[in-house]
Amino acid sequence: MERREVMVGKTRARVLTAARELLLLKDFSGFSMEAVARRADVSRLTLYYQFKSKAGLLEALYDHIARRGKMEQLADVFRHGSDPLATLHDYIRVFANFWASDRGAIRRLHGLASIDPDIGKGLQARNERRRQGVQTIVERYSRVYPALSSARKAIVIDTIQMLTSFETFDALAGSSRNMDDVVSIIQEHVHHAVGYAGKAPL
Amino acid sequence: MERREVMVGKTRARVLTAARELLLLKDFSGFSMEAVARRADVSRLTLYYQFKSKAGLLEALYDHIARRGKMEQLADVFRHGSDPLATLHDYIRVFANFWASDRGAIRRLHGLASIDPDIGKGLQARNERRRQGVQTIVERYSRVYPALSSARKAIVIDTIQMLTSFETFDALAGSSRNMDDVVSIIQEHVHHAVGYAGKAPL
DNA sequence: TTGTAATTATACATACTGTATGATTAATAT
DNA sequence: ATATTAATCATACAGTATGTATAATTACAA
Repeated sequence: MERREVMVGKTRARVLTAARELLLLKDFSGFSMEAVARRADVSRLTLYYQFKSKAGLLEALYDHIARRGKMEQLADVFRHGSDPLATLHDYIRVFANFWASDRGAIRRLHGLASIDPDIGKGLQARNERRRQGVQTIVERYSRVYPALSSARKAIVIDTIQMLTSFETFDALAGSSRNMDDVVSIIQEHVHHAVGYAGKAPL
Repeated sequence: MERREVMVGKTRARVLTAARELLLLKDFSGFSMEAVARRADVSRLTLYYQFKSKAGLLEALYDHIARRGKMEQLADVFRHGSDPLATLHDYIRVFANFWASDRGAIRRLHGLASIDPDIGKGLQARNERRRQGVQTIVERYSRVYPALSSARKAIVIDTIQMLTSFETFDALAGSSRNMDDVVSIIQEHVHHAVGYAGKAPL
């Protein structure tokens, strides 16, 4: 089991690359199992064999994009036991980098997720994991700055979740705004979100 | 030309109601021209006659929802020449009411819009009109509070546009948060957005 | 060498979109 | 009252999509 796995990996990668390219075309109706197969120079049946269904293929594509967008960095953000506010800033930066890494494709995948429950399930799970991350940070934060009342905690978490979402990033990035600016706008607002509930943390 | 227009109006309303109901079903794949026609007790051909295409039907559905969501109120917000900050608050409330008026359907329509350019075009036009509204308010605001530098104006407009978007509302409303709370969270952040660029306006 | 995983070929059932052609019903105009 | 026209419907067709079934083929692995 070696050469074989490599071959399979290459086939899957070729398919996922083709799928991503077709996902970005203006005319999304051009995205079909048949078209992806043709572009990847693979039989349509191979797609079903490897990914089960269209939803399965798109799920795998999201994973693919997450890997390419360096989402592993997220683990490090939590490992370093630094200032919770710094953690929050790093957290925002990691996600902004991810969202920016393949904006068009992610936008389409999110659109599909809100329509097809099969695809939506995977994204929902991701969102819950994201929420857990936010919660962990806020928890640490409220230990250092106890002024954050527990009644406000839920609001703060939801607000940060919203501010670090793809949709927020996408709206702020617009057609040309540079990413560091977007990150600092988001950081500003997250800072405000945790700040207005208690004392100013800086 | 009277009785006839009434009949057509009734037919269209019945179709749009059926379309909205099917749009809300978990399994969105059940949404098809055929299914809508069946549910509205109308021939499939009538749908094409009345709405041209699937995209046309969904466009009309968005209009339908906008009417039901009392979006006409928006005009009044601008007519009253009151304090720009009050205008902003009213503006936020009108949109929150609209987003809340048919959250599930709007979520699906926005999902479809990010996939199908035919549908997306209509929503993009709406967003541009929404942006114009924000711009007008910010313009009025910066006349009263000149501390808002023109360099920041673009950022402020984009931020408000983001904060008043459906996606922001949807994220903050979550599964159960009461709407007045959502509105005041958004107002808080919009206030911060216009405030941090210049002097505090209140 | 034998078994097995991966890919492919062909075919089929089912469903949807959009269009064409023409019939039918009912309101409107003259 | 009759002719006209708008709205609806029936049938049919072309094109394309998904997903599954069956079986053949290729190439790696035990």
